[in-house]
Amino acid sequence: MNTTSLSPVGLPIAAVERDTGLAKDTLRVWERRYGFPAPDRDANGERVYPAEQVEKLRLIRRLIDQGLRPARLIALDPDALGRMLDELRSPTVATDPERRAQLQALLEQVRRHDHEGLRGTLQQLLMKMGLQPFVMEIVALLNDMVGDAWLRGEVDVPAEHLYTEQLKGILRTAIAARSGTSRGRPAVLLTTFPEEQHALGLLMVEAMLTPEGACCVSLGVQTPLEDIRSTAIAGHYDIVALSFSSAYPLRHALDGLRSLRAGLPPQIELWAGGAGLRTAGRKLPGIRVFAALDDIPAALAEWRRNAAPVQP
Amino acid sequence: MNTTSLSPVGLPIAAVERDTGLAKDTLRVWERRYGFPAPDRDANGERVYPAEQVEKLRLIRRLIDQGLRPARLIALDPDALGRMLDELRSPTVATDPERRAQLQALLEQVRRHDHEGLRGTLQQLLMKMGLQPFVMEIVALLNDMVGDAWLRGEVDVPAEHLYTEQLKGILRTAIAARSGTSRGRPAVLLTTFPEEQHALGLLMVEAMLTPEGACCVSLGVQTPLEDIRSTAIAGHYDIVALSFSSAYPLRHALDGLRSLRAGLPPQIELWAGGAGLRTAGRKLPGIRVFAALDDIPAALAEWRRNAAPVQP
DNA sequence: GTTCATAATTTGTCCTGGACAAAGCGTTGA
DNA sequence: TCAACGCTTTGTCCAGGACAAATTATGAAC
Repeated sequence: MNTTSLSPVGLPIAAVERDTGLAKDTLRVWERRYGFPAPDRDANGERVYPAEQVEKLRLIRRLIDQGLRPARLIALDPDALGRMLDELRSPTVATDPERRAQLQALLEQVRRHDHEGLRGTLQQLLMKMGLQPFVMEIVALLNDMVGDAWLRGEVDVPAEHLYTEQLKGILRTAIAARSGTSRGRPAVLLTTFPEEQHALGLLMVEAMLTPEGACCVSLGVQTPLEDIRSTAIAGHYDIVALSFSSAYPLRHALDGLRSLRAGLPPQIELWAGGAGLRTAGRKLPGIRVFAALDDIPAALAEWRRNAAPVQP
Repeated sequence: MNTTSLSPVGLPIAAVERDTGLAKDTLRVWERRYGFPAPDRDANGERVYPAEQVEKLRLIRRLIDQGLRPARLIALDPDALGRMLDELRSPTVATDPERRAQLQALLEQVRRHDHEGLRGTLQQLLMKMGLQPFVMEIVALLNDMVGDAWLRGEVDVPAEHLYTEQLKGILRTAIAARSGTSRGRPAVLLTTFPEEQHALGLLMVEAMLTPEGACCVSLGVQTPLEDIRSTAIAGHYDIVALSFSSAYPLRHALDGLRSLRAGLPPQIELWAGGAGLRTAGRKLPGIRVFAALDDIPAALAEWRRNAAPVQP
């Protein structure tokens, strides 16, 4: 009988790697250097991580993603880590009290696994607001809220999955309904770099672009750099758009973007955005970095203004 | 300047792990034991894998997924491996010549990155055939063909991504259009085990169930076992349906399924299918194993026959 | 006081080579 | 046909060393 999955004694190192995103080597070297984590050992001498330690590792991981460094974090207790995260959290909370209430209600539905209610509410908001405002004012904020709630254990794995799936379904449907047989310009190639797993950001961008008449083609996540390059050139795309989640290492993003920029002909624009590029403002010549989804329509209009005289 | 991604000298071990799905430890131990792979070393003594070796590793990986073992494979040259795959390939090729031609045409569109044509053709076939036949007779076979073609290098990464994305979009839209406000029975919880990445199988199942009036809720991929259990119970689902791709280790699937069966109340049925369960026929008491998508409607009808007298 | 180069530290990933349990395979006996 | 047994194969884990890349601290020059 399988005991690893339905009993709460602890997790082997491979499972911790999966759950926290910290490599096995990193887990071992932290233990060696800092004394944490300090897993139990099974009869065979192999590490068995108690749930609390995995929890703390998750918090630490999140803080590292925010730019902090392990030595400062590893001695702190989970409460202190939690408080730290609260302070660091970007103030993306909605200002409008009505909107706040809507978002809170949605979060509550996520928490309760109320898939029907969630779907209904989202669908309704989408209808009322229109796709673009829906994405900017609901989805973007709700994403952050669910991420936060997940982190502090107020939302469990299935709830988070359910949320993602419902949203993907709704956005995809909405995009499909609006795309028609669009052959418009610009032609935009959407994807992410190889290490990036998060597909929602991509869908949100597509949802911003499609209603404006852009012709979006998404390759989904995890496309090798060289393949992005060759596809963009062979497909005669006007714009390549990349999305980076907050977990994406900034350095990789910058390197990759510069390298890609160098490999693309100048008439193909390179657009990049997402939480992973927060502080990456100016260092990227020839690349348009988006601080928020709101900037997309303006950028599109600008592209059209510039391109119109040249392109038939 | 980043040289790792746009120059073809070779890949570091982490990249090979990502590309082939073989763990770093496995790559090193193969080298130690079998003498293959035999990567070059950079100035720093670190492994640098030439592209051909990565290619061969991919072939080996695929054959291992089919049940073969490394010792038999590792000495063979890529051609021999390719032939082996041909022979092993399940004879899922369409018999009807017209269908064959359609599928070949689709594959050609995938190969050429012809997203518009691909989308159009798929959409058209979907309209003409209806969702369920479309899934059974087109998607299932095309999946295999694209997988095969990818393996032998006839289809590149972006093409495969493009195909997956287009298909996800089309299926999601079709499902959404057919689901309405369905509150029907049975209520089906769809998901995969934690190591499983492939979402298309899940969507195909959903596409088979939804038009029959079942109420499907998908958690997407990679849900921990315990979470599947608790969600199924708390949500009062009638059926839990799991999908396993061919890459999924059979043993894990069997263990997990048995464990889950033991953890679920008997009135919740457990359905499982996908290429990962090929030979798993009878060994699973209390679990319905599907050899093909075609069996789903019948199973559903059977469930309704049995459940009707008991459930209001 | 700001800018920039240089030194010190931190940190993640890689390395080697040993070990072992679980899975697979073949044999034997009922 | 099946179950029980031993032998072989195979993937994953471990320890502890090493090092380069990233970050921070230091100091010199403007």
